[in-house]
Amino acid sequence: MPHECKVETALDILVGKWKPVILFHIFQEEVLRFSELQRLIPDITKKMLTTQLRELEYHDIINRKVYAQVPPKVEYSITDYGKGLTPLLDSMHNWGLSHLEHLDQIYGESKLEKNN
Amino acid sequence: MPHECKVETALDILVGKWKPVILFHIFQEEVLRFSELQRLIPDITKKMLTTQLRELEYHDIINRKVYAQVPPKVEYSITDYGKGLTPLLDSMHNWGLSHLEHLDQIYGESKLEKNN
DNA sequence: TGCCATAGTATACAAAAAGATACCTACAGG
DNA sequence: CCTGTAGGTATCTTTTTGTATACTATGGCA
Repeated sequence: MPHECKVETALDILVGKWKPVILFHIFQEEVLRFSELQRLIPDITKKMLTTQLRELEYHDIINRKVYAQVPPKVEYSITDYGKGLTPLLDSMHNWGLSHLEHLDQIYGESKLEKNN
Repeated sequence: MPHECKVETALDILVGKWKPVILFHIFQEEVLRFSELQRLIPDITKKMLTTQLRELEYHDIINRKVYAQVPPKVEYSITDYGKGLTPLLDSMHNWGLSHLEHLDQIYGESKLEKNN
């Protein structure tokens, strides 16, 4: 890939079955605890939630704040740097939305059940 | 995912180990034969190339034109609709590029070898 | 007659990602 | 002293992706 194509880099940090949803919620709520994320995303396992959060943290997209308490309390929030993702996420969301319509046009309504 | 987040839809059509590279080449050359893609992307197997192309075709991003010849000749090109991806791909590329720099800043040069 | 080319399939296999389930810690409340 | 809690790990199995290799059809060419 002729050295200048970094689309994959962007893809890398967004890919992972749960990352978009996780980001969506943290962007929306500003700050969320581990357990709140679990509640908001009922089907995710702790393992998946942990690994996805760690990857986002590694990329400096989210912040992890641990309170020295028992039982533990950990809060996640978007970093200032992470907020720079907003335009990209918006573009992707918008393109995705119109693409669903396009698929609908060319293949018919049958595709709509796919993501509900 | 509260019904309005379609980031994943965009992700879906771009994900697959080879899709970005394939798109990159077809966007650049306008039209490419199967064998030319193979030559441009030496590590891809025929099977992968075929499946990725078929997925892109399903999403109306690329066009597949078969010539009734022997030996076969098949040309791939970006559809008009597919060209609408350009701004998104550009944004992703640009974000990816600056993200690599950011990672470099926070973790040091060691990350650069990752994508060369 | 046998060989080459192109654009694939078919089959088998390996590796990576995701899921299920059990377990851990250490304090607080009863 | 037993139990519950929050935020995880550890381990194992399943599913999804990707890789390797062999095979096919058809016609032109030597």
